[in-house]
Amino acid sequence: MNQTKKTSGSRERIVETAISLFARKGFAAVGLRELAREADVNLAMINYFFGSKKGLLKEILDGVFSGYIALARQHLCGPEPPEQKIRRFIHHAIDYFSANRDCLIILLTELPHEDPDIIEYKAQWVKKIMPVIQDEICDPLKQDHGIVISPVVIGPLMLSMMSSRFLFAPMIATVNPPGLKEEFLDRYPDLVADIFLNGLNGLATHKGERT
Amino acid sequence: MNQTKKTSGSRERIVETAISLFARKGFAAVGLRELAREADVNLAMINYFFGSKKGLLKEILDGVFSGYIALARQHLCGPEPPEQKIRRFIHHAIDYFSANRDCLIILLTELPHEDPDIIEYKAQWVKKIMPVIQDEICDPLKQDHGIVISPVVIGPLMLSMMSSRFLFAPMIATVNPPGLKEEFLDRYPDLVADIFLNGLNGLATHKGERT
Amino acid sequence: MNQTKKTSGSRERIVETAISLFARKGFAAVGLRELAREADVNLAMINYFFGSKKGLLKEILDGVFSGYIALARQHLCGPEPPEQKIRRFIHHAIDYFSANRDCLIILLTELPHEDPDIIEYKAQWVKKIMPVIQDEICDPLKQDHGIVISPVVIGPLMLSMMSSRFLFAPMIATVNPPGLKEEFLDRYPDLVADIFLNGLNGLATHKGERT
Amino acid sequence: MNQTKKTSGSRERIVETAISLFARKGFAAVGLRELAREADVNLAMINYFFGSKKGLLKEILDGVFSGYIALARQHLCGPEPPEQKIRRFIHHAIDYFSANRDCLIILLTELPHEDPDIIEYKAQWVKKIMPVIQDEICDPLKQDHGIVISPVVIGPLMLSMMSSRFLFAPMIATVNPPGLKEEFLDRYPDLVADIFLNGLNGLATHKGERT
DNA sequence: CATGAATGAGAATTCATTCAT
DNA sequence: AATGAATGAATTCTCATTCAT
Repeated sequence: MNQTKKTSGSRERIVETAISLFARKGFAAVGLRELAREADVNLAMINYFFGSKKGLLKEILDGVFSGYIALARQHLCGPEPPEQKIRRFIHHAIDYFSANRDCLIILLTELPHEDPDIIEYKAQWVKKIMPVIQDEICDPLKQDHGIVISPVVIGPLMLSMMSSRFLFAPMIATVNPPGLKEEFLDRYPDLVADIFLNGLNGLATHKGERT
Repeated sequence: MNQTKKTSGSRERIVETAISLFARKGFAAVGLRELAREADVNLAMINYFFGSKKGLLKEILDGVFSGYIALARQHLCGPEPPEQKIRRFIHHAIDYFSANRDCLIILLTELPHEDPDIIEYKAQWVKKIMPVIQDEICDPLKQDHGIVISPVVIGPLMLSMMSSRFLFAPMIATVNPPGLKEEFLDRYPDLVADIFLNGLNGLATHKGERT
Repeated sequence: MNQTKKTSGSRERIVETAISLFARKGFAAVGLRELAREADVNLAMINYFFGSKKGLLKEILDGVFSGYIALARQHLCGPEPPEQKIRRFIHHAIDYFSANRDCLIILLTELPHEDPDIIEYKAQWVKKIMPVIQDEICDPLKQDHGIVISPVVIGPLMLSMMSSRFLFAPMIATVNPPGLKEEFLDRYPDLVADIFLNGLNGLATHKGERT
Repeated sequence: MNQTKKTSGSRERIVETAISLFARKGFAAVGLRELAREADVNLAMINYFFGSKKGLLKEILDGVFSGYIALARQHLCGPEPPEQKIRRFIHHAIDYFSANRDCLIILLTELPHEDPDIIEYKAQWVKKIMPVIQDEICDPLKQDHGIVISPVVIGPLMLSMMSSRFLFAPMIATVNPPGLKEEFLDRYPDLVADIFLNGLNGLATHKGERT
């Protein structure tokens, strides 16, 4: 049946449109009317499928979170030397964010808000990521270089570094000739990886000097 | 007159309350009624003083932006060696963000949104910061180490690194024992400065190796 | 087949749940979604079985009305002296309301509302009750004591007196020690019958005094 | 200014229209849109004045309750013999209900519903009425005639008897020639008072016969 | 019988803003 | 400078109902 195309696609269309709108205007600034119109869906379907506007947000956040964790588990765990794993993870994570930059922006801009409904939900995901960072980054860092650093510091720092491009993208676009942008885009994952890894190495080297 | 106490403080009280609320719930999620109630101010005063809700946001953003630029001009410009200036700037900037973390969160979470009224306003500030970063960071980097990097890449990266602590603070609070937090807080500015500077140095050292 | 258990009970479960919910929250305040959930029934089944929400209400009202009329015909008609028949009817009616207090509450709270769909439906039942009251109460009252009173006055008055306990039950529950309640419950039918019958007798006795 | 007529009358017009609509269709069945339209008032004014739809209901109920209690305190208390006071109270109460029959219907139809917001609110009023009934009706009944009866029984019973006319009015209207109605209307207060008082007297007289 | 999807209208409430006082 | 009333549009969400499967 050809009606299936439009009919059964409703749920997906809502999610896709929501991701785009939430990223561009912010979750709270997007009305369900606008969302329904853009997604070409009846207004009531949003609540029908997701229960509430926040339910839709949670489903979107679920996607980014689980994708990010999957990458961390896939590339950060394993027998290779930590430096190599971290570099590979940064490359794949930035690729992932490039492909899902709207989701990343939603994640980053909704993270700091203290919505009681969402705040404990976000904590669940943090608790899943932290052990991986502890085991694969912090512990080797301590054993190999004697550097003691908490995963709740290094985790956000990594994510911040990787996402800085995307977080500031709309502002960069207003100030920069678009041609130059592409050139740096290719070098960006290596740049982040270099600075992060060299930075950690430097920490080890100069460790005693400043204490 | 003793009414002056309450009266003349209205404007300030609105701004302070707005900063707190916008940071905790997001600009769009805060209603002017709620704001007026918390600030103990008549609803109509907000539009009277700031013209509109967005006018209030702009005034708040003005504060952070100008403070950040002032710090950049104060500590990044001068005759000292770049590394020393950057380290000092990072320290002062993080101190500044610690004292104004709510403003920083508002800045970071509203930055990515494509509100046409705000987007060109934000561009003004970016255009003011970029030359400083170009002159004091990118140019020396090119002259001393032959590293070519755009200020629109390094500027956001620095800001991201410095603010990662604050951006993720609500999530960290849910997962971390609060005692440990203070210990890292003192080391945080040095950690960021070390990683950033060592990272850039490493860029120079290993430059040829990966080309 | 064991599915029959759940399946074939649907209709009854809807009615029972509806009676409970309508009584506790009021007909208009109950949503079909809530009803379907509580009855563990698919939402569409309600309209399937009863045509509409009002159809369900009518079926419920049918139950109470017909039960009440049956009692009136059974206990009010007959060769015994009127006083004895009325007393017996009051006892049985109050017993009936005790066993179906939710239905009674629905009846009493929906009665006064001027819903055009329901109003003529209710009139049908009134027209069935009135002749019984006319013949068995009003006519004897006139013949025996010379008291002229309309069934549309005495009918509602009887029903009001018998149902006062149930109509005010939720309020009484909030104010009264529950222990005392049971004691009066047993005496309640006699109390109502006594007051009503003695009241009518008194009417006859003092008839001339106050004219 | 002649605009004052419409402007400053908004609040009153809302209340009056609400009383009429709530009585005719039931509180939950009336939408604020409809109410605003009929009252010729902006939709938002209802929430502006009363906070919520329930706030409006509470204000209406406040009116009936306080009026009823005032009558009870005025006519039930005093040095006259109980029978005389009760008869006078019944007359005035029925007059009051005649003049505010819509309010009475709202009261009676919303009373039995277990809305958690309203239920404790209603309890407050019950607690105010009960002592009056206890002191002025139940206590004399016990002292003079040895009849023990709880105010939570006699209070609702009185109210039920007095309001039966109004509760069933829409149904009576459908079945009765309207001409006859007026004739009984005049006799109604005396009828209720007679039945109630003679009923109580009868209780005392025949007390021992049925125990 | 039973169900999940879908719908348009309407629910109550809140929005930012204006304006006369 | 400050306020209370007022507004029209928008908010999120639920409504009873229909229908293809």
